[in-house]
Amino acid sequence: MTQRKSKADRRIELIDAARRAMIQHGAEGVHLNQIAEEAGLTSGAVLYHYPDLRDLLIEAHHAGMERFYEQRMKKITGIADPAQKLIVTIRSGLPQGPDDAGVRLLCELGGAAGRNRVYGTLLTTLYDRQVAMYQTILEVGAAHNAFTLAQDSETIGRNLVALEDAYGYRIVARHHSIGADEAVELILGYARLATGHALKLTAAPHRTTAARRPATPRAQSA
Amino acid sequence: MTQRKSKADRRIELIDAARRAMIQHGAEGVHLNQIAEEAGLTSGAVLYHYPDLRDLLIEAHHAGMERFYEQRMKKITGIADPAQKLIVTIRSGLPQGPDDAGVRLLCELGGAAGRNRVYGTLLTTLYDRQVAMYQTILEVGAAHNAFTLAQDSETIGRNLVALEDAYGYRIVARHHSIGADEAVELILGYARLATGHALKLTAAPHRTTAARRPATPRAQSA
DNA sequence: TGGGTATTTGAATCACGATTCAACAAACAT
DNA sequence: ATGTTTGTTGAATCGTGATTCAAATACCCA
Repeated sequence: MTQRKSKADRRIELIDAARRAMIQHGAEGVHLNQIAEEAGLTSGAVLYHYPDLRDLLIEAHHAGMERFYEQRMKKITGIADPAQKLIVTIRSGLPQGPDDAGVRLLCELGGAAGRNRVYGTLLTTLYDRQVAMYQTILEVGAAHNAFTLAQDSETIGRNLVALEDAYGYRIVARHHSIGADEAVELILGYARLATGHALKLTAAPHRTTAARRPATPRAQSA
Repeated sequence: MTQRKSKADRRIELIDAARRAMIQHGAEGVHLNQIAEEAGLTSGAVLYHYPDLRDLLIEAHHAGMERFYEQRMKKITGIADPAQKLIVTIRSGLPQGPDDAGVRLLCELGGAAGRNRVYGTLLTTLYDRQVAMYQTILEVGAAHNAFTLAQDSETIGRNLVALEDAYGYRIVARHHSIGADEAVELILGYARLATGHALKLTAAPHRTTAARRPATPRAQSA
């Protein structure tokens, strides 16, 4: 038998398993057995911890968002220069590639958010938090005279997050000429106009091209 | 018995029924019976025309995109002034409200595009077409000295479509303070910087607020 | 008008995932 | 050690939607 775990530990594992399963099979198309398998358990055990599967899915989405947001924050804390901070923040909001787990999960949610209020709220909340994050960077930069904002920080923040989101979708959909690097450059194009700062890239980009490996062949569903 | 239709006619009806059903139940969560009911037929009849349901779904998505694109084109053809044309184009890319059918369907597709190559290609193609549409408007405007482009037209076009897409998601997810009007203003904020044109709104906006009716209560799925 | 054909129905069947639950076993307490 | 608690299994059952197909019927045409 699989090693027993405390209720709390197992629930955390299940949340993560659900997250992985949803990325593979879709936020709504995912099956109980797929989550169980991902967790190395049987379906009965999953039900023991989450009698209503929807609760698990919501928690998994919530956890995915927290993780996404925390990872971004971790990457930018400690950067003093506002311009560098802005550049790194933009990059951190984009997927590494078409298979980036964090962004994939968020994209899954987009469609469901139109039908399900809980998901809509979840996604909206994340959006607002990211806007606030950008606003802080922008205003600090303006206060330090690094940036000369051409619009109010809310407008710029909203547009920056919007651009990130949209290019995330493009990258996940494997656009042939827009990869993470290209998206960064496109978003920076706007950021330069909005901040009046040259926002020069210094560090080497994480990836160099949009072209990608042929990817692991995997059964398609719908 | 339901009135008989020619194969071609019935297929067109089914494509539209599938489109409606997907908007209600999700691009992937939709069931054969729901499509049949929407078409006023039984499941057997649907299978008679589309032995593989996936073919129908793909055609429905394709049709939805064509319709979306054609509607946009119809709205802007005949507008001579580049600035007005740009403004109307931006508005036409946004949903009327959270229940806008065309955009809802596109949003449904976003998540699936990460898992399904066909859907990814479909969505990518639409994106590129829209970018090209904007590029034309921008370049004509620049040729007429109406616009002074701050970036190359491809960058501006890509960013404009990206912004539209992203605000479409926000509106569909019922963001409390971003409705179609607010989204237009946000996107115009960027467009003004990029074109050097004031892009003043003349016609009354279609809707006046982001606040919406409480909406028809409907059973939630996932 | 009547025969032929294409479309649709509806019931039967199949397939698969969710749900239940008694039995079992790992950890824990004493 | 032994008993108790708690997490897990696995088989049985249930429910739902997909699939099949013979029968019924609407439409077409000679």
